Amino acid sequence: MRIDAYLQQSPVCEINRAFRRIDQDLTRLLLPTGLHFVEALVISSILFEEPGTVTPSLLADTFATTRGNISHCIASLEAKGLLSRQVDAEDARVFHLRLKPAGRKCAMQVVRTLDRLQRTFEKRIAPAELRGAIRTIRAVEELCAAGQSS
Amino acid sequence: MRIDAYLQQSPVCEINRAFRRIDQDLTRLLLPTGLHFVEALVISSILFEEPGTVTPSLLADTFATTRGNISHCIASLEAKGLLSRQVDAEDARVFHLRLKPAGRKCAMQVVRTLDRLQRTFEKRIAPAELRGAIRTIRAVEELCAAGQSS
DNA sequence: GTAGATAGTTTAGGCGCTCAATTATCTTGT
DNA sequence: ACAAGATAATTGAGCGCCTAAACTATCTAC
Repeated sequence: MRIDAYLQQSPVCEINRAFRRIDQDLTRLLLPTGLHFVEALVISSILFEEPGTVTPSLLADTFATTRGNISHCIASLEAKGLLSRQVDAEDARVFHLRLKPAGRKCAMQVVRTLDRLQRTFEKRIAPAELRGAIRTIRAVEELCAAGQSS
Repeated sequence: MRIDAYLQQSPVCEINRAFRRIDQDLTRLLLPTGLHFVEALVISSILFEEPGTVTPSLLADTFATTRGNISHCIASLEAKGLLSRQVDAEDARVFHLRLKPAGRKCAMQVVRTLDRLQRTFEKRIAPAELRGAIRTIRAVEELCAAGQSS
């Protein structure tokens, strides 16, 4: 059997391969913003939130990663002068993240880039089809996670 | 806007997040085989091919990666005693990869693991739906790649 | 007030990737 | 026939994101 045939019969292989390529392409697409992919997600998330409501823990939950990773990411964004920390008035363990002007500008560039990409999707792929595919992939994700316990 | 809402409206974010989680789950699922994910793909690909027809370049093309990565991967598999190299009779630059007995056993374990996972998919997701989703994700992949040039 | 939970940081290490330099071999043009 | 270029594979440095665990600081509850 050809390797290609083997790949096509195995959904996880196909999905993994597609995602690795998408990841690489997104990284290249975001190069002009000077941000890595996760940094871009973080900073544009803050842009969309009510100012002063975003905490590292919230970001870690949202992006299904650890506080450790988010901590590195925030440190990098802070070193670039894109955001600032602000200690919570009620709980001194908690930080709120705020975009600096440069950070807001950068986040808007990220959003524009992602929106432009999404518009090219919409030209070629019916929105319902894309939503359905994402829903299916989410189901796959859940089944993979469930497969851990068995 | 809530971060969750922002994520749900952005397909690339959703896809990326799902991919990362699937990747982590697969890595854990393959832990008993003693192989990393790409190693598992490589070794099970060789299992499905006609013996003595698989070259590093073919693998690199199939998995959309570079010969460099495949080279590291093969070196690791060889160090584990799972496969052997055989110089091509007609072109001394080319190696053919052959599974050793331990490698065949290991590859079969990988295939069984992936098949078991796939069977849980089939129980919950209609095959046509899964195929359709993968086709859509491939379209997304191609649009991302095309977006590089513009 | 002490014990435990929680928010966040830090460190060590791993995988898969890119990119570039290198060696060996084949192929092509003159 | 021989030099020049293409190709197969290896190697090494470095990066992004990840895990896992140890750590500090703060809050909460008995």
